[in-house]
Amino acid sequence: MVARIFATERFPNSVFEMRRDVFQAIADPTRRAIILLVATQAMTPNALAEHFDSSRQAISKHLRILTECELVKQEQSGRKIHYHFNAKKMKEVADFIEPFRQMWDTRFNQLDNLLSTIKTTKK
Amino acid sequence: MVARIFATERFPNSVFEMRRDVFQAIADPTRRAIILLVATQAMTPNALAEHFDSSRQAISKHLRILTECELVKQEQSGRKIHYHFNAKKMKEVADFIEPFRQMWDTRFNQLDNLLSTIKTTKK
DNA sequence: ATATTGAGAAACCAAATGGTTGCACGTATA
DNA sequence: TATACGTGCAACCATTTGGTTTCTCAATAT
Repeated sequence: MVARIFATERFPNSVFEMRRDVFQAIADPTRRAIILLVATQAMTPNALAEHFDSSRQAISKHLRILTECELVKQEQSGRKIHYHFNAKKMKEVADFIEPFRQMWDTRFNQLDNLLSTIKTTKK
Repeated sequence: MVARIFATERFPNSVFEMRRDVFQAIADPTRRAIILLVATQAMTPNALAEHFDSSRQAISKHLRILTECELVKQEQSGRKIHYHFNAKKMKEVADFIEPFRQMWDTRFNQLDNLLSTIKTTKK
């Protein structure tokens, strides 16, 4: 549905490369696990698949999605493809979350406590 | 499928309240918009629905998902229900992202530049 | 030169998703 | 008391998702 925006009747799919959303990409637990693995060390699809129950092709599909939203980049060497993590793209998620940080951050809670203590003392 | 873990044959759905995943919840752009609205000010479903094209019931379903994963909390007053944001749950996402922060943070890139400058100078 | 290997593409499938409309029900209001 | 309002739920539907199996193809190994 997000992809629909980029597709037209003449180019239903292939040309306007379906751009994925980072949020949609990290929604899947397998993909998050892949990200964690790849962030530590660039890996091939085969190597990655060994860490999961599902087939290599299934992992390949996850990698496609991660590549489309640029959370991961390919580096070809011979017939092998090493996937490595692209941290910059993760910043998009961080940017969304950042405004909420102060709402849960303990430092702010401590500030609240401090303020109420002052209040009480003054009273 | 994540929910499947919590469901059994005897209790296919209702009893084992389908616990949603925060990541899955923020995957949808409408839900992210709802979060942003609700974070500023607690709102009722009707009030929220005015900000979107889709029906009130559709928004209600989104609110159900957000409630199930505790990103949002209900506060009933008469026949109205005010939904307000629960920042703590968002921390789960922040915790996932945090390890990657240093990889995109410009301060670290600057450090990299500095280090390579030193290297060059020494040479 | 031939066999094997790494990897993506295609076709298919069951389940999940996001939307709709219609309905039920408790709470406010005339 | 009767009516309008605010909300959630159920049933339905089209599309998307995540998985599988089979196939192709280029790169390596024998």
